[in-house]
Amino acid sequence: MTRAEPIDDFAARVLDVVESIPPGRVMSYGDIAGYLRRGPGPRQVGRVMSAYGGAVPWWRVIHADGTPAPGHDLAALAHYLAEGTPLRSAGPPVRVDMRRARWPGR
DNA sequence: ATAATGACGTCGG
DNA sequence: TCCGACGCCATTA
Repeated sequence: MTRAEPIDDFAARVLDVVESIPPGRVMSYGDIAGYLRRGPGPRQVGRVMSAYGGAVPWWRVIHADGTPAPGHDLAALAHYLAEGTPLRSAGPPVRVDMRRARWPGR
């Protein structure tokens, strides 16, 4: 067999971390890649989110500069307001205050 | 097999 | 602050 599973191990780990991020907190793609400490890198984390992000709180995964995922910034803002995520700008462009909102993992 | 692409990150201008 | 160039790496053309 060559690919019996719907998602690979790396993807499963990424999704697991994303679900562990508490409301009002966020992690960048690079943070997640670094937190796993193994795996191809931030770019591939983004690939996983693009493919399976719909199953997890994707709005808590954003760019290192605090800007949310492209194309979803508006929907993300609604979640931030509802969760009380610290914002540096309610945009546009929408920007999360990374200094306060970053979740170091655990 | 080579080139282009992408939900990235960092640096220089 | 905004924008472009690079480096990075799996996927797709």
